[in-house]
Amino acid sequence: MDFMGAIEKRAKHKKEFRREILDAARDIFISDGYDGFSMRKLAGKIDYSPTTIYLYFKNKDDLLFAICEEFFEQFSAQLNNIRSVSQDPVETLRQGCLYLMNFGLQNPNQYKLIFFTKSVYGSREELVEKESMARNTYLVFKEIVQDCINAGKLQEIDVDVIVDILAIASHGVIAKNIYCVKFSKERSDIVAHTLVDVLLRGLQK
Amino acid sequence: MDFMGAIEKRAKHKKEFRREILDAARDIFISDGYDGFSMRKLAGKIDYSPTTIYLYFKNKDDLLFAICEEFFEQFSAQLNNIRSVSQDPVETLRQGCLYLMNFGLQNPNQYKLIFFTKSVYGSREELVEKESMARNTYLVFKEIVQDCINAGKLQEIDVDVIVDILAIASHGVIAKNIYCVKFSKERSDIVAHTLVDVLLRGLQK
DNA sequence: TATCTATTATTAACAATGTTAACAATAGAG
DNA sequence: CTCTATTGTTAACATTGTTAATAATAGATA
Repeated sequence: MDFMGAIEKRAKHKKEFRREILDAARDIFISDGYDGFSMRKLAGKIDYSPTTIYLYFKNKDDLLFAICEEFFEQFSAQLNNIRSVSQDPVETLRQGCLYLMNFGLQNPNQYKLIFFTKSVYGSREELVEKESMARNTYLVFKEIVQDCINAGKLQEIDVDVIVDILAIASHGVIAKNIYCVKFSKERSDIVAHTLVDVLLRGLQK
Repeated sequence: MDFMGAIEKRAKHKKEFRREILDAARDIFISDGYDGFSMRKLAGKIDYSPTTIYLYFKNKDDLLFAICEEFFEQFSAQLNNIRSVSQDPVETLRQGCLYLMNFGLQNPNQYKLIFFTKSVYGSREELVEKESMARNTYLVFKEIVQDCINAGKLQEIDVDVIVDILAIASHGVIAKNIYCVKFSKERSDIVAHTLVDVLLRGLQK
């Protein structure tokens, strides 16, 4: 691609092109993971030079952050949906945990990026401090736990500790699935369900 | 360092030098983590050229693998020790879980390398299939769980599922600590203890 | 209409990475 | 004394993320 080629590319509007880059980046990211992703590969896919991307995103992390935020949007919406539908708070919590796990199992690369890479969310102060869809999702989850406490269903443990425990456990299942090649989908499901059962059994009065 | 300089370095024996590289590598690794580690940095520290390292280790992963194995040696020994001392099997299991968590919290970089990086243990077929200290440690942990089952203390759940659940949960606590900057030592301890309590409460009959 | 400026693209380059190829020089075996 | 294996080295390659310098157009302004 030379300067003559660039002339034909001038028509696109900023927002549309940003969208296009994002979509291409997500495709690469989903199929090749964090390690397989590179700015040059992305540039090749959208048929632009690598530096062009820097006109639309500050750097690699900024781009990956945008991708993750879109996933959290989806996640947060679904979590809210679960909460509004269900009646029994403990059952809602169970559903929420299972959905969290399932979400991670379905989107390992994004989950990996979000939780197992400091560069994107970690380096940005702290997930909880910065306004983000990731933070929103966390807060919705916390509300679900608080509902259970308000209903007098759980042992008297600090709500934040309970949230951590449940998130951490879900976390672990997904990590196991990501990093253990031989951990099958069926196996993951069994372990996920059993783990949630054990946790809720241990948490309830 | 030129060829003349190399002459003075010829005296060292293979094994000793391998040891020396390993120690230097571990130092860098502990202080700078996986991302901060590089073959060139290591070469600079031991005052040899980068290529020399390749005479003693196949590649970067091979070197990091060796470091991790040494940590597991330590870990496995301590786990065996806990098992031989304690009488009550459930209490042994509790100690084992807490030790696992504590080990991870104390050695975040190694833990990260072992469990959150496919390149070292993951790419080597599978941790469970290959003979390694990591595998030994796993087996000791499994025996502790089996002791509890044999004593009739736990619900009737497959031993491998229980092992996974406990390992996964411990895993999660450590991951949280590694990737959340604001997750303090005190907080980690509270969550770790509460999590183990909840799990054992949920697992027992 | 002519010109100036901001935008959008490019190429070239830098520094860092893991790793390999080619080469040098010694130690020890025959 | 000579040959060979061992143990080093330098130079180079192909990546990576990112920045600097530059070109060319679109749109605003005179």
